[in-house]
Amino acid sequence: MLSARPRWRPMRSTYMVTTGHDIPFAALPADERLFRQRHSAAHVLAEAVLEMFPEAKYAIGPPIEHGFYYDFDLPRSLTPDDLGVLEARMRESVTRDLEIRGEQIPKDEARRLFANQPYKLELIDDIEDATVGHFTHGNYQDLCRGGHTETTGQIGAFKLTHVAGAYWRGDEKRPMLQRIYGALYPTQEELDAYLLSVEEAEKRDHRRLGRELDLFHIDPLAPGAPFYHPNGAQLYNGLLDYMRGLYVEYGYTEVITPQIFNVDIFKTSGHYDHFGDDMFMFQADEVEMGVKPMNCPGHCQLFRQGLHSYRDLPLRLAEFTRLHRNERSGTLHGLTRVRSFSQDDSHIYCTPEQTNSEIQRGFLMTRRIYDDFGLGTPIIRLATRPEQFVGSIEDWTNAERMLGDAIHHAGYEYTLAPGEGAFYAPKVEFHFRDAIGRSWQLGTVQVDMAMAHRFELRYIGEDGGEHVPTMLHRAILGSLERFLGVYIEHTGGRFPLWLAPVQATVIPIADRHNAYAQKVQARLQKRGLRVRVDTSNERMNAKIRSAQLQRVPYMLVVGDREAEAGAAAVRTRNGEDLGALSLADIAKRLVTERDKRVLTP
RNA sequence: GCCCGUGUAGCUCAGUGGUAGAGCAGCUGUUUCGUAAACAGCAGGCCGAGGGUUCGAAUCCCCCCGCGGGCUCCA
Repeated sequence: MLSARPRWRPMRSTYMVTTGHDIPFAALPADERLFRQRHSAAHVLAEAVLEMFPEAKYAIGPPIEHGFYYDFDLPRSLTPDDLGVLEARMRESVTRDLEIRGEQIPKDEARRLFANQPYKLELIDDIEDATVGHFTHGNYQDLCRGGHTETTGQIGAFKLTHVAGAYWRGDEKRPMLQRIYGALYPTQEELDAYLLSVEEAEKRDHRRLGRELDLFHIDPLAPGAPFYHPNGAQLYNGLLDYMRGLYVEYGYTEVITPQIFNVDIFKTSGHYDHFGDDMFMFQADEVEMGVKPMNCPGHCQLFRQGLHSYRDLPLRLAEFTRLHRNERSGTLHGLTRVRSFSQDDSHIYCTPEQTNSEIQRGFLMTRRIYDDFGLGTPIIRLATRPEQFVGSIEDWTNAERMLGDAIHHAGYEYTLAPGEGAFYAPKVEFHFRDAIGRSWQLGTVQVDMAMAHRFELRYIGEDGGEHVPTMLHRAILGSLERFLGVYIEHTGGRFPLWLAPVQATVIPIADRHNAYAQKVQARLQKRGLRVRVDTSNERMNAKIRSAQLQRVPYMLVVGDREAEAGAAAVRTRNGEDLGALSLADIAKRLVTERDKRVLTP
């Protein structure tokens, strides 16, 4: 249920791409102009690279979100210095303002023109039309579908950002090429704003905040498996407490199943065949054992115990125990891509008649959770039957329709993700857009027609006969690790009070106020609030700064006046000064804010 | 896993063949202060691990390990 980080998405042209310039560049809509600028910039980059390495082989170079890239097969590795040289060369082409011309040519002619370019030849072979697009500017030529600016002078403001490896056609069995990425916007101001936003994003990187706020670390001795420090464990347990509260309300029941199984169970579930490469497996007493990568097999095995009446359904089993997947080392990334994690996982066993309302319930719960965390409206995708699937097409179509209807019934729109379902079930994916505009997948709901059959699950129906239950898989936060990582970045570490590891810091002005500060702390701790006292030998200003940097929601400053009055001067981390309030009022304010799960002080 | 980059004090980083450095954090002392950084002193390192070249290696080479950027986009 984990999904990768958002990638550099390709841009799509909304226009019929043409080799000519029927519509003047300036008359095109803004998004089409940007598409063409980025596309042409890729050509200008390739021109510069071919000039630097006449023997270079060039592959593909599309426009993407924020810019463009181009892939090359080069005689040596590129260095960051090369980027500066290439960029300067590109600017020459811009200054020369060369006309970009395109035409359709027969494939044979294209094969002749690109005789020394194996990647282009392969592309030509794969094109079904009789002719292919051929674009030129100056001495540069490229095989290209089109969608370009009229001249190289129109490509806008750009900057080459980095070099990365990329397999030819994304296939790890094929050659590794060098990909050069560039950022491009119509104006220098927009480019600068984008580059600045990248810097801003780095400041809220959860790996950085994880260290600064002392939340967690990932040790070289356990790659991909977080150590939660006290502050991080507080957050993690805060999520569990929250979900357990909802489970009471929504009729779930929590179970705990083993971490390690005889692999027979994964052969039954299909994970051994479909997921085995991602699992940790080992021998114990000559038996092959596997560490669970998901909870579904265990829950099915649990369901097999005893007989179930239709009266017991729906049975909503929830579990938070840890899961392990042997992700490839190169894909690990902070908390968002890990090998050891847990989910707010649940499997719901119900009758076919109950399926729709159970899906609805999942939507309601999702909505509630998104509201409580301030995640906005869920963005929904429906992922349908992949090429490799189990079960009947009829079941699949049914399940897909059921999910689509449920989404509409819940009042949401969705986009289709054809072929992206799991091998056993179509899935609804819940995404959210964070504070700086990035989209992340969190939870999913899946209607599974296969697993119950594989485990031969049965319940006794009203008719006295045996029936196979429908099985729903659902997680809303998804992986707790991933959720924490995303939420840290979304909030920039400014957690709502109910989640904040430290909810208030008491700041004595001079050390003669320490004793009173501790009284304030004790008073609030009695109300279940997490309060610290800063007794360090620092000036008040330094203590405030320190609490601010830790994103503590409330600072309670106490000096002579407050000690005298039985009060504290309240400052929020937003910099608001609420003046002196009585301890009773402060306790009331914080407890209310906690219980109502207010997002910000 | 693969390509490229990178690893020096808890953190951020200087140091490119000749005696390991700075700021912040830490510790100790002085100061007792009214809403985002008081002052002084002290301590802190197998320069990621292993091997090699060299009179001499943080620095050059090899090999591991970790970390970072990428690797489903189809001209």
